[in-house]
Amino acid sequence: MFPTFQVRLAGLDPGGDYMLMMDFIPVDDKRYRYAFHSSSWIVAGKADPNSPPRIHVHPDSPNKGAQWMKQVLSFDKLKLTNNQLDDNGHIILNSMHRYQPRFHVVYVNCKGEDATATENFSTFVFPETKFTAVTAYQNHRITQLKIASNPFAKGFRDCDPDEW
Amino acid sequence: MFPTFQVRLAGLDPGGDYMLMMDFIPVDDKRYRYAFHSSSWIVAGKADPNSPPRIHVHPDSPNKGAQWMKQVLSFDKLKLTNNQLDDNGHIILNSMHRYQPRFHVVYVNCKGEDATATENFSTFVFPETKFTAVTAYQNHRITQLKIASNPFAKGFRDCDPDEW
DNA sequence: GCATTTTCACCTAGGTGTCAAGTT
DNA sequence: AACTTGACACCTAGGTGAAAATGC
Repeated sequence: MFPTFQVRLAGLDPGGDYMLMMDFIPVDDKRYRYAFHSSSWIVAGKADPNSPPRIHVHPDSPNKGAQWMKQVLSFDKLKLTNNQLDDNGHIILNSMHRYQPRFHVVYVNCKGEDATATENFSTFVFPETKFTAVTAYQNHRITQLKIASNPFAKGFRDCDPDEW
Repeated sequence: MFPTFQVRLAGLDPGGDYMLMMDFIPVDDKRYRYAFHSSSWIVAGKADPNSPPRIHVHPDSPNKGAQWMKQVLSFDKLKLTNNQLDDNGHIILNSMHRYQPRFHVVYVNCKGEDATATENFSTFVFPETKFTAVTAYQNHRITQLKIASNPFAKGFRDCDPDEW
C-alpha cells in the first residue's frame, strides 16, 4: 500500500506492552465504477461478497510504549491483494469497493492468567485515508501523483527528480 | 556474517515467551597472523583491548515458544564490525582474533513485578562455529568456498551455478 | 610489509507503472 | 466494454569479492 500509513503515538505507558494493528472496513455495501465523462466514481450495484476480514499486526509487536513513542511508526510491510485465496497473510480487498483503514492500539497486560480478559483496545479512524481499491488506475492524475512521490517509480518520471 | 547461524529449537514451553540472543566471546587472549608458508594461523602476541561486549537479540524477540519451534531460526540480521565506535548496534570484534559464537535462550516470565528475578537462561555453544575475524581473506580456499556458497557472490563464479 | 579502507562491477531481492493479452 | 493478469524495463536497497588506495 502506497502511500504508507504512518502515525505518531503519545501518552502510552512507557513500560507497558502494546500491539499495534491495522484493518480495513468497507465504507458501504456498494460496488463502484469510474465515470470518465464526469471524472467521478458512481455506484454500480451492491457490494460483492467479502472474505473474512484480516488484521495486520505491526511486525515490531509486541513492544514497550516507550519504544513505540520514540519515532514515527510506519506500516510499510502491509500488503493488499484482491486474491480471495491469498496464503501470505495479506489484507484481502474487493476491487472497485471503498475502504476505511483503521488503526488499533492494544495494551497487553500479562499479569493475569487469562490475558484476553485484561486487554484494553483503542481504535483510531482517519476519514481522510478512505480509498477505492482498483487493479488499474482510473484517473491519470493519480498515476502522475504516485510516479512523482514513490521512489520505486522514478523510472517513469519525465523531468529531474529535484524539480518535483 | 556468512554463513548465517541457524538453529532448530525443541522442548520449549509452547505458550511461554522467549528471547533469543547471540554473543561472541574471545577464544583466548591472543592475536594471530597467517603464515602463508605453512597455510596456518600462528600466535602473534597478546590480544588487543576489546570494547564492552555486545549482545545481538533476534529481531523476532520476544515470541512464544510455539512460534520459535515452528521453523529453523536464522540470525541473518546479525552484523559484525571492527569499528570500536560502531553506532549501529553491530557486534564489535577485533580483526585477527579468534571468537566463539554463543546462542542464548531466555525464558521471560512476566508474572512477577521484577522480571529479571524470574528469568531463566540456557546457553548453547557449538565449538565448530569458532572462527578468526579478518578484514581480508588469508586463504584462497575460503574465498572460493564463499563464492561457491553465497548467492550474492554469484558474479565471481567461473562456471555454471548448477555445476556447484 | 602487512592490515585496513574505499571504490567498483556484479549480483540478489523486490517495489514501480506500462502494455499486451486474457477474462467475464 | 470493463476489468484483471502477467511479462517487462526500470528503479531502490543492499550483500559479494576484486583491486586500488591508504594507513601503520
